[in-house]
Amino acid sequence: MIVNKIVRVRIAPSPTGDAHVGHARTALYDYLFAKQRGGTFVLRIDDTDTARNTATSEEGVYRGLRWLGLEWDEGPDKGGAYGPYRQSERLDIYGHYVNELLASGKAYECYCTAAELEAERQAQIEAKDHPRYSGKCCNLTAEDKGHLQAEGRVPTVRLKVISGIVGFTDLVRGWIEADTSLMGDFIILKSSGIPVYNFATVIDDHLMEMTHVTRGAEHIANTFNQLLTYKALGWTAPHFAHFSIMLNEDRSKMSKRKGATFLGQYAEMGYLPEAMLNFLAFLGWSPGGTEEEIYTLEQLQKLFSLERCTVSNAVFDIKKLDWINAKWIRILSPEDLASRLVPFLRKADLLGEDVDMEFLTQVTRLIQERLPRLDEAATACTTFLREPAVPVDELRQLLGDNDAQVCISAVIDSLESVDWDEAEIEQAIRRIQEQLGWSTKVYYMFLRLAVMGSKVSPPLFSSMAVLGKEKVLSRMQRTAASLY
RNA sequence: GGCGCGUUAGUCUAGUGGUCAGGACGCCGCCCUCUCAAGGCGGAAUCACGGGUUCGAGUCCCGUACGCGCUACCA
Repeated sequence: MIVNKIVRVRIAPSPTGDAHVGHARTALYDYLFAKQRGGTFVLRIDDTDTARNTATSEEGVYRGLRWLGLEWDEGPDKGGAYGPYRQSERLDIYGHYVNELLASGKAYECYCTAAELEAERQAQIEAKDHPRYSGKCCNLTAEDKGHLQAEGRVPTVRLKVISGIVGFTDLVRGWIEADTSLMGDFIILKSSGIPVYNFATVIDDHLMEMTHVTRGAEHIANTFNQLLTYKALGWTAPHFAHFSIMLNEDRSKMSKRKGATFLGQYAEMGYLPEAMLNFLAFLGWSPGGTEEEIYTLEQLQKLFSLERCTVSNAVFDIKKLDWINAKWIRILSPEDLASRLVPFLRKADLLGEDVDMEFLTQVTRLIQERLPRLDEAATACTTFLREPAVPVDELRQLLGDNDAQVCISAVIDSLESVDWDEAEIEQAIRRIQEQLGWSTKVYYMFLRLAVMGSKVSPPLFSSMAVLGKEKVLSRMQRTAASLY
């Protein structure tokens, strides 16, 4: 038991891709747990898979976590008392413990080749036996080893597995155990001299004084190996907690091949980090005792608890994300939202370098409550930022026998003398409708098409107010001209 | 195949032996309304299956099915 220690939790991604939403949720839970206990949140890069990791994806991990606002206290880029924080820079440390296990006879060198191991495994499967390493290199003499080395073989190191039951109390699932006799001695050091993840993680978690190892359920099976390693080293294992796994809509594990799985993709699609965080928090956890679903990181930090984490897999439902995103968009101040819209509008070529933020903010106020994602601002804002084409066909179809010229000149006449203010505009426009006697539906749809160029837009009076008298009148004149 | 973990509506979940099984997303309908949203109101839809235990089971036990994970010199 670890008592009276400052809580230390880590997120240990392998830099083999961009920041994945599954990792993001694990990171969120790790962060929430650490922070709510006044603990330390550590970022460690588990890059022992030299064949797959890349420098750019390490950057991607940083970017993703920071986008969500999950700032770590210690990590490769900011140091700390327990560094280095990249496993590839800790090789000598692992070597030291491998040697210690070798010296005490708890581990041994294995000279089997991959082909030999594979053949052994196949034979076991055919014999309907549980495939596991036979342990045949366990008692090699110095002479044997000499011969094998002369053949050019480079050994791996395996930990001797002692038969019996190993188990642990998972903080979200309760007691979990397994029979190690089914396991076989497993590799802790690859022939390349680089340790296997399962070994390195034990060394690091211990040396970095992690009190809680909280991670995805795909690591449950690894935990047994790690427990054996802790035991061999004479160390006390930390507490473990395993979260549910996130699934695609077809219930397969979220992978890089299906749909959007990287944080960066969601940012590009116009999801707010606040919304993503909020959504992820509820995918595998719930506060209980309340029906409120909108929370900030700070609020989640107070509410979170491992005990209330869900134990069954959760499907990533983008519809729900959309809903939360729309909620968050409406929570933002118009000024804040407007500035977040700028890159999206630039991308759509609706804005240049110089931006009239005051005007953009006014437009934002109008579209804010009908904007599900930031990337849709391009469509929603276009009529305010660019002269729309006159929708002649739609206008004609709508008008029928109504005389557009009469209507437009009446409206223009009236609007010309109006103080450009929403209430004034409304008054003038309503008055013309009474004079003309047009049906409400046709009248307003006609004006909408004439001024906004579309059947869908924010409310007419406020839109006109924001657009300005000059543009409104010229667009109406243009429409009248197009209708001849 | 073996081992592990799981299974409340299409999806996320509440629920810890006695509730009309609650909420949310989505879906459908109505209201509001100058369109679209937002908002309000209402509706359809759930305890995987089979055995136990118990006066009583979504809740406890066993089995089956299904899903997922692991079974690597990946993490």
